Amino acid sequence: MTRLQQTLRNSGKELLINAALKLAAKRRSFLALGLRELGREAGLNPNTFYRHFKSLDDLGLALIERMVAQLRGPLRQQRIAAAQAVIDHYGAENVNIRTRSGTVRAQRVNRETVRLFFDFVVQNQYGFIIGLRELHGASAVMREALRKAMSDFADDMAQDLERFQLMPECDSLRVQQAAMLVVRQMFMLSMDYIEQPERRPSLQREAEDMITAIVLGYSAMDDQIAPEGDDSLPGG
Amino acid sequence: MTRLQQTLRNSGKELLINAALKLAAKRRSFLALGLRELGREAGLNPNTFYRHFKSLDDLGLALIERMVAQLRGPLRQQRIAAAQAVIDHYGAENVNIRTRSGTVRAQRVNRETVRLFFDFVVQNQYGFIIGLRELHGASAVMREALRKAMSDFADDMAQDLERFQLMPECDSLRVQQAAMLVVRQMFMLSMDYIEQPERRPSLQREAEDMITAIVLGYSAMDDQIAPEGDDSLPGG
DNA sequence: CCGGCACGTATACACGCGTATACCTGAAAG
DNA sequence: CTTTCAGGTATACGCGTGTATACGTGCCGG
Repeated sequence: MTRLQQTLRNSGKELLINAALKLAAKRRSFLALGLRELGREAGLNPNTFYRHFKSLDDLGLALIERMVAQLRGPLRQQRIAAAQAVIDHYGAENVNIRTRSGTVRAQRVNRETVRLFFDFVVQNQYGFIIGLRELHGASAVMREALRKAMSDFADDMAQDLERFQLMPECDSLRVQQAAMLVVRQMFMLSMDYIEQPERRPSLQREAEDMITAIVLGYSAMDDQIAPEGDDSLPGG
Repeated sequence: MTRLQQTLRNSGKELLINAALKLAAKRRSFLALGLRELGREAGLNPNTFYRHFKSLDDLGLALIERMVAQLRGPLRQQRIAAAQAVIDHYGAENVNIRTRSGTVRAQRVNRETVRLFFDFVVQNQYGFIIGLRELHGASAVMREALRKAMSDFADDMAQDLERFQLMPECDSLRVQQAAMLVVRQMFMLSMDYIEQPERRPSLQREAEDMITAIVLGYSAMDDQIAPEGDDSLPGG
């Protein structure tokens, strides 16, 4: 096998990453992966691992970066495209999610983004199983990387929420909180989506509704209570 | 040491559970715990494990049941007591969370329940670290048990939301969804609460707001969109 | 053409592991 | 008083592990 062919498809690095994907998803924690086990699955000598990675954490980081690189861009493009399509069709008035039309518009956009996300999930099942596991796993390095990744996704969403003015009454902290909540929940739902194929259609709808409810909820709240601890009971 | 004393405080079973708590929280996955490692930590012979548990899953279940038994009752009592106190003080009108006074009342109740929950979290840090880890871990048995536990907490909350009529416009499915969302999110937040002591006051507030926002959001949503896919855009 | 080097291999060692088997002890039941 | 048995111990075996050391091989810059 020539060097070029190796680089293109079967590089040892790629083989090891794929082996780790397969093994870590089915077995225990990432850090508990055996180098020999890994080498076996990859069809390589155990020691070859060290030619490519310094540690299991190192491999884990590569895995996360690879998935974020694949998902982040397209997800955002999809959201912006869907939002733009809705605006092009119905005009830019009443986009505030607290108006009836704003809610329906949001639902439309959600449908597209949720679909794209879940499609990606089923095509990267192992990655999501591992990601969710390691989000609270033993490897501090992977935990941190995954938090960062989720935070990035949330930043994207928050930016778009502000750009398209869905939550005009809220300051950016609230928008950020809402986005973070959505992202976290979508990641958790991805596990259900993988494990329970028969519930997928209803999960799709539940996810759409959840996003709308969260944005709506945070949006409405700041209207009703003061941003810092207000102890008066205006209605009672 | 007599048999009675053993049963009361230092029973081998208890020693093993505590050892598992300490080790599984710091190390890798629960299933990756070594029986020897465990025996060492508990000050017992490795084989003694089998006198009490059939498998690591078995031990894990014992752990979960123990925590649920400690938390579920008090948490619910606290919520009901706080809700009752608010009603006693301000009357039972305008409890709907979509009214201004309803929101403020909800915030008051949230403050108490969130505080109780987080107090329990800091007093059972190991348990929560393990629980969160195993929620997406390799042990199907523990995953299932943890899901069931969260679902039970959500059921409690949903029942109370209905009893106190905070979401009168919503059908029970929606109430259940909102409660589940809250519970899941509270569990995730517990990790932050443990790991970042300096953020605890702000996490307390964020959690209160999150609960209010979610209940409010789901409550408001059903008013704005039809329960099944409505494709019309009334406002646009 | 040749030296370095990236990638992969082979062998070996010491260690911790799960578990099987047998044994001890003290409480309680008859 | 004797039997039973749950709880705890001791020893031993075979295995998979991480890693250290040394070796092979084909690509590429000089």
